[in-house]
Amino acid sequence: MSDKSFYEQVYALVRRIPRGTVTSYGRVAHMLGRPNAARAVGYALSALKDEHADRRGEVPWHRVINSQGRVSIQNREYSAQEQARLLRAEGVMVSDDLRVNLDRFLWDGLHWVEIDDILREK
DNA sequence: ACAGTGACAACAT
DNA sequence: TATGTTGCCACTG
Repeated sequence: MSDKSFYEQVYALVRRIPRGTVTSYGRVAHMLGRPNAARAVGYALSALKDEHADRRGEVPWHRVINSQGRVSIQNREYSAQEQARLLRAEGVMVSDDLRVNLDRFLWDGLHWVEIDDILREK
């Protein structure tokens, strides 16, 4: 299948999320063929602020929120506001209580053909 | 090998 | 809506 690490797969997929749209950790996990790895997706993205900080600029991590349509960096006020700021900057409406209307901004996602591509090449 | 850790999610109250 | 609980997972000492 793939020799690409889960982190790499997550980053590759997140890079495909169109500007002005959002998706959830669970959807990302599902698209990667791991319907129950939502938590691990969040873990992978959190790594962007330390060991994988070098990739932070190329991965639109702010476009991934929780399944309830809410920016979920609750315990880190700074990051939560930063994420909301980045989203608003590209047209995504984020309420004061950090919520996004998924009916309007949810990304459709990719089809299996494209996913297959992501799981392999760099 | 193994227990601990989170930017999750579904479900019950 | 707002908690709490429980199941899950990749990754880390």
